Amino acid sequence: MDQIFHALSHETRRKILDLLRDQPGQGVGVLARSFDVSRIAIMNHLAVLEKAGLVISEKDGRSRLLYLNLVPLQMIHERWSDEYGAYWAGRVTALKDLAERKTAEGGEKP
Amino acid sequence: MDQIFHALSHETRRKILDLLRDQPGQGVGVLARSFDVSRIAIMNHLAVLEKAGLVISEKDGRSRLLYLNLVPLQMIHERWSDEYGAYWAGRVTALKDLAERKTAEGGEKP
DNA sequence: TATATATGTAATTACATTATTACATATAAG
DNA sequence: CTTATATGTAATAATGTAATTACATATATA
Repeated sequence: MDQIFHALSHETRRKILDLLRDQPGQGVGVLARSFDVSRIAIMNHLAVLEKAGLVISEKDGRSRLLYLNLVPLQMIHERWSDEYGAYWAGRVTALKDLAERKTAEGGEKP
Repeated sequence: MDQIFHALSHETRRKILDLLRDQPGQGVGVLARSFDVSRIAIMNHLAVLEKAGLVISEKDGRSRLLYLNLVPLQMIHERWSDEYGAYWAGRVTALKDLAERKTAEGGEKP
């Protein structure tokens, strides 16, 4: 769980997931050319994503083909539906009040 | 986005969200007693959660009352439904094959 | 007012993350 | 076989995280 959220907490890694969704089976080098950091940096990000199970790779000759794996995201998505779904319907209005009071702060001490 | 996922990437912070869901309006000290790290550590975690918008707080006398705010989670939940919903239905079977091949690895070089 | 309670701030420390450059290995093509 | 291509590994530096202890501020209550 830590690993999944940590993997998602970096813009570059989320962009990698997007690119692999749109064009599955890219190699490491090709993918890296979509960014302006080094290939090694991208490889480190890929290692983080693979440990989190969000990316799967397959060796093909001298290339390593990369694929997005959405199963961990599905898991979280479903879990949130279960754990917070009811709560979202009910509680949110009460909290919205507080949130709005907070947002409106900044001109109330005359 | 980075902030939200980073906030969620620590077990202690996820547990704080759970506790605030189950018992909203707790003060910092009371909350901290549910953990075996220092109150200061919990305050740091709370700062991370507040920056991410996942926790809202309200001063009440000498206490600071804490509330869970699920709006950021809802946002992500809905965004995933939009961006990956169709993909989940279609692509997953193809990727499951690769994932299963990967999982089955570890006894195939005789 | 004095005191206990609740929260906030500062300084410090250990460790993790993110990126870099330089070098090493593996494979395809000429 | 030699060369170019694709990926992998090592060492290193800058920055960020997570935790601690010690001290400071604010507020309720005896």
